[in-house]
Amino acid sequence: MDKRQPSKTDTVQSVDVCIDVLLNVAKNPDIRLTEVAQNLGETKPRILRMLRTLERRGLVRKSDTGTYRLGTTAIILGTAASTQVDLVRIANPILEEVGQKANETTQLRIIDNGESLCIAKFEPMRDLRVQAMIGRRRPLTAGSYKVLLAYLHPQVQLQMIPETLPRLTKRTITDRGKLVAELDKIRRQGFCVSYGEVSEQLVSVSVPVLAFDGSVIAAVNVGAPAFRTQKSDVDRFIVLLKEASSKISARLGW
Amino acid sequence: MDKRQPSKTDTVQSVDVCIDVLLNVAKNPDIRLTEVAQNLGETKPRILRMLRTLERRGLVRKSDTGTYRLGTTAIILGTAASTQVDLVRIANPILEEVGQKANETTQLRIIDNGESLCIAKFEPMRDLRVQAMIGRRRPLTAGSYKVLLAYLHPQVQLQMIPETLPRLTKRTITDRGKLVAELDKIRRQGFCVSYGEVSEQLVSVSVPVLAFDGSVIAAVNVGAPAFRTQKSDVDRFIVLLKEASSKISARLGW
DNA sequence: AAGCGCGTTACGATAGGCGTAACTTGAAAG
DNA sequence: CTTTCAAGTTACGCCTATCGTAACGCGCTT
Repeated sequence: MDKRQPSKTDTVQSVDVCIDVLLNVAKNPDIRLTEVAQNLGETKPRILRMLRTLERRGLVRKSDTGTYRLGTTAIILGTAASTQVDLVRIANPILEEVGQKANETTQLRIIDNGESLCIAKFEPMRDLRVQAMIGRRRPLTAGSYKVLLAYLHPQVQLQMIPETLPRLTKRTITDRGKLVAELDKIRRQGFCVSYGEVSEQLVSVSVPVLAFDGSVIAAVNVGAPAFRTQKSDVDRFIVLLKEASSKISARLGW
Repeated sequence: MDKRQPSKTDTVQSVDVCIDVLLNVAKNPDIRLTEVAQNLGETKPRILRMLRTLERRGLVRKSDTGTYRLGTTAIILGTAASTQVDLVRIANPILEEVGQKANETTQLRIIDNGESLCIAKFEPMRDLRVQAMIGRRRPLTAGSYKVLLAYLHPQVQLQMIPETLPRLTKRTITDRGKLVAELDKIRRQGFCVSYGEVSEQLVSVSVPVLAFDGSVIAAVNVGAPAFRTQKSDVDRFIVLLKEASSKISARLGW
């Protein structure tokens, strides 16, 4: 068997697998039993039992064609969670405020599992806008999400930076040395602006959200199409985001 | 032990318990290990193992004081779920539209486990408004949510109506005969208006959302303070809700 | 100091639940 | 129309994951 970790018995494996199943269904709507089993490297009977259990509780729903989606109980959990996770609850109205003023898409991102993870967002009402999605992951090394990296202890920082940096566009930084230098600059100026590092033609501005001890717990971000974003806009975004960031820190009680 | 059902082994018990744990944390933010164990009638070690597993995966988060809340993974699941559950995805913008026009709170409710369950909502921007909450349950027999009952087969209907009807306010119907008569009326007129049956001083209007076969899969609802709601407003709400209902049915492909 | 209740650890016993193998069904291929 | 294949499902005996008991450490309260 593949025991990934020393695998102490202080954790329940079948629950672990069931979480894998849930996340798999979340990621692949209308997935079938066999696919889930394959994706997870588990047997079909096992996954069948899991899915049945989840279905009885409304966490997933089986369509009459035999495909699975998340169910209403998952909605309930998620709604409850957004009011229980302080960071998200507090950031949401602030993200909206910044988004309204900038008239562009805003996001709140944290470090999760060596990647940056979107946990809250706002999109303005306008035909062309950057698309954001809660749960979407991006590398920490590309785009303005680098701010999340910039304030870590140098050692941890290096640990978080993979050997080879993923190249998303031709502007993505792929040299470790250059990246570290860039992180230095970010730390000094307190924000990061990136032009087309993640997607061509997009400008992204991020500012760190600080905890009481100066550690970075999240980043607030504005993303906009490059063609309509002047230098002056970027400067405005930075100001807006800095305000937002300190407001969030304050409301968190720091 | 209490094996509620014949309890075949085609379902995984530990997963079932872990769902109980999740829902318990959802309902009681900042709950402690011992409380969860008590609520569920399980032993502490068992629940500890579950919570640890859930925590490692970000479904719950343990504060430094030892209390548990839902975590970021739950948010991700929930967001994904709202886009995967057709009914909710389609209803959301429509609920908002109705809510804007009525300038009052709107809800989408389904039957779940013998109760009515709110699975989507919209609240207008105004100081005084009815508070709605995704996940909140109400009896099927009180308020305008009765529409959910009105179109069921008489047999099933009677089965859903408990012996003694819970009294929420002095206007709540508590006589089974009267209730059945009321349901008849609702079926004939196609909507339900209730005055202060659930909460004093609140008016609630509901219209059923029909499936292709005429069965009711949900109800759309407007809730408003009685003092600012004239007869003419109620009539407007009914029209708005009927439009909304058929729009939802149509978008669901019926 | 003593007592209480919480979270946690250790460990041996047990039944929960796992995988193999076989069956059903329905669709695709020949 | 038969054959083949794969997906979903069921059955069941074995094994180990996981359960509960009991005990421990720790911080508060009395």
